[in-house]
Amino acid sequence: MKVSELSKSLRITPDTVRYYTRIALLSPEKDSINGYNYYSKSDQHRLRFILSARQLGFSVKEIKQILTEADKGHTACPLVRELLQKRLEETEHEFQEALALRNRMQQAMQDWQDKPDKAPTGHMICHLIEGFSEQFAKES
Amino acid sequence: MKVSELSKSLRITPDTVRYYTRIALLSPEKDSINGYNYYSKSDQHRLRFILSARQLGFSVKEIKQILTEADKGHTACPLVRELLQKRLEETEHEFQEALALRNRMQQAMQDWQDKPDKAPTGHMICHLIEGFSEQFAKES
DNA sequence: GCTTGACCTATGTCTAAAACATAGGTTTAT
DNA sequence: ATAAACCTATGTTTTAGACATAGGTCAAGC
Repeated sequence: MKVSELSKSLRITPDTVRYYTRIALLSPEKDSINGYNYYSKSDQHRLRFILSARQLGFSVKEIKQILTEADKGHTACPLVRELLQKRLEETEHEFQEALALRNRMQQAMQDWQDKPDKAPTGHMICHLIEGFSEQFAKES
Repeated sequence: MKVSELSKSLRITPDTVRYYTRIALLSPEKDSINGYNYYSKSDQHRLRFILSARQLGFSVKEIKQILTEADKGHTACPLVRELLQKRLEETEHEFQEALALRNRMQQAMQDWQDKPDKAPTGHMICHLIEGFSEQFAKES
């Protein structure tokens, strides 16, 4: 299977397949005549695995670790559990940040509805932002 | 005020101040003898503005636009409103993604509690990930 | 047989927002 | 005088690809 076929079959771009190939997550057979990469069923399965792991928040580097372990014939499960736990903590944190940011933004949107536009002065660049941030500082 | 003083006063790293200086968001006076950068009260105020805008999710590039507008003496408010609206939509999207990812991860954590570790086989790299992703595909 | 379009390759660059490293100059205190 | 603590500019690193470049290849139609 050539790169486009493979990428179409999993709904990703050829660039992604090439990227994974470049960093040796995939090792297609290389035609010695024309240099084309041919991906086997097994490569396809491996790529599907990579995409599943990405969906669970694993970084490409972590996936590389996991695949390296599995390639040695060892179980990757303990590593996978450990990585997921660590990742989940980080994701929880990022999620909380995203939530807080969204709330700040929404509140700013509302607060600004009744406020006029103003030209900058020596001690004010944009009163919307500066006003919001003052008020926000008081609240928190 | 030298870089360390300024950075300490706003609880950021000197590197951040240097970065903003490098990209010309800040324009301290430069001592022609020793090359040191001296930041005025006005620079401090400007930096505080930058940090407030960052808190509201604006990118450094957007902040540059805003400051450029204000530096010309024009009101930056319409631009700020427009940028916030656009950003909020993006942030809302990212928030939803973060939420969904967190939920997927949490569910995986739970599902895996009762599952054993397994060695890889020809058609299975890590049954935890592959099992979860199969199940997930059915659900959605 | 030749051209054209659609494919393929490898390689390098770009993105964000700093953090970190490097090599060197300066200031301050002892 | 020297050492600690500062300062400078510049380049590199991080992520996960996307995009660009320059070039080779393959299939179809003429």
